[in-house]
Amino acid sequence: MSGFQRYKKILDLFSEERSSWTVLEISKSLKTPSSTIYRIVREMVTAEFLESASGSYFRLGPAFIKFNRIINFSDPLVRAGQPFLKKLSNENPITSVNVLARLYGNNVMCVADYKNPSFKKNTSYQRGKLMPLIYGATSRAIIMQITGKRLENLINLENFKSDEDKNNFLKDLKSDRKKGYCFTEGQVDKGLIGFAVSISNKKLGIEASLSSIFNLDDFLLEHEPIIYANLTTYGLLVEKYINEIFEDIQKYHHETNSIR
Amino acid sequence: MSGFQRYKKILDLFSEERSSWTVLEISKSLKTPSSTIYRIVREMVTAEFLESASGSYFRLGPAFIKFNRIINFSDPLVRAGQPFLKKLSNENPITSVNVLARLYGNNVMCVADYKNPSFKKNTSYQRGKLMPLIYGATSRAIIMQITGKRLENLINLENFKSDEDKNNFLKDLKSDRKKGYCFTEGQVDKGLIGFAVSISNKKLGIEASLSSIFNLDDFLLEHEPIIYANLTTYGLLVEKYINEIFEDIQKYHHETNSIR
DNA sequence: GTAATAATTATCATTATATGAGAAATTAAT
DNA sequence: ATTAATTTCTCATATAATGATAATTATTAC
Repeated sequence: MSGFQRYKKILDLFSEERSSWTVLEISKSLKTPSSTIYRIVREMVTAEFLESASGSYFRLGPAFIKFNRIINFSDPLVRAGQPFLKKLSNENPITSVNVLARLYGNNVMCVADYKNPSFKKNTSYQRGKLMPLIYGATSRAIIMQITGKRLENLINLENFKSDEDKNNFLKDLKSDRKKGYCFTEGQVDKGLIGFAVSISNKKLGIEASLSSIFNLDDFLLEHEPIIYANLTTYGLLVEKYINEIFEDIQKYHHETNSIR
Repeated sequence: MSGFQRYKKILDLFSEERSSWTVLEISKSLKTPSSTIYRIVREMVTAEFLESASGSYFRLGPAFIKFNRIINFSDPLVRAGQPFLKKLSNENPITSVNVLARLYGNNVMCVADYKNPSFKKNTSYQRGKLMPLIYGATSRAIIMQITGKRLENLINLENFKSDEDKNNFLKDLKSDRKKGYCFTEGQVDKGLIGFAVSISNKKLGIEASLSSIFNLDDFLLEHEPIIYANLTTYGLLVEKYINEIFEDIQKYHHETNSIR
């Protein structure tokens, strides 16, 4: 056991079912002397990745809350896009859920959502939730902007039923990329359909999407052009605002660099 | 730079203002050769504590989302207490916010809340939020169950205006501990008052509180006995359910241990 | 309050790992 | 296809982790 693994192995013991461990329990579980575990645990407590609770138990520390907050709030995408979600919702011809999502690890993470109050069904898209990479328009509009080696690596981690499935997926991806938007039906939640456009900013490392989700029952073909027009308009608007935020950040970097 | 610090120093570069870094930037910032940083970053990417974004940038990884979820949902306190918050709210004589909170690091974290729809003011208590340790009934009912060295360590991290303040706080803590409940006025949010009882389970490392928060303007002295009766009743009920959950967990451990 | 027990920290010789300079390979950009 | 940027690899050396045991400190029981 070496390097970061040494710490990771301990953290990986903690789960929803078992959220506190004593040093002795860890020691037994990892088959490592307790003096070693004591030393490592102490380090991690100092760093706030673990914390001691009563009864000589330890649990996950506040660092995770802190970094999770940074992930959730640092996103320029949230700052830029959040204000538009409600507007988009109001301009859609039928009741909708509107979602900003981004690539995270091997998944897609919803970073902001606005659900029209009259939308009754539950959807899988809630802030902070991780979604599958290859299902749903929200995800497709994100992954269709990834190319080359990175796309290959991401796709290889997914379990396609067959090679044919995989090739079809890649083909669809290509054509949607050309169109500039995408549509899926019931891939994530039954009875729901999704429309999405890509949102990106290379310098900020943003690979994201803006999407509107509707009840299939409410949907009529005549709605389609309005839906796409709305998504496209607001998508561009969000990208514009992201760019402004980027320039703010640049300025900030300049200032802090010159202070050094 | 050694041990966990090596990794922590890199993570600490990431903030809301600056959420992505290249290896070269990290290397410069930490005055460490880039070959070393590349090696460390790669390790952390493998562990999902960092992830690569486009343009050779890296950002905080999905591990933080995962562990944050574990922290938020693993808590037997949430499972046991959540269902009672609404009931408690309905039985209170005046409109209220009802909160389950627990000790986390040097702070108190709200882990569940139910706000009566007719409660208009905003309160500081929302799920996931960290609160000050020495202000408000919610926090007091938690810290008043801590004793000995641990209490000392926690208190020493707080900034009291004077030694007198500190001693008064400790005295109040002692008397509230005897009473079994506590009351504060306007310590966290102006115009609000809080009542709280302790909730604990040693084996699960739970040091928590159940509290009801009211508008000072709504409050009459005659409400007090009902409020305390409600809190006490539901507090005991929550502890009972926590215990049942604990026994479930025990059973689960037995099963998984015998499988090994 | 004190004795007994449990938890945690310290010590240190040994073993294992991290470091960093530079070369080599891979990937992205023009 | 060529160039530039990013990332990985190699290896001798420096540094840090390990774990058995002893010492200390906290907690519990009486």
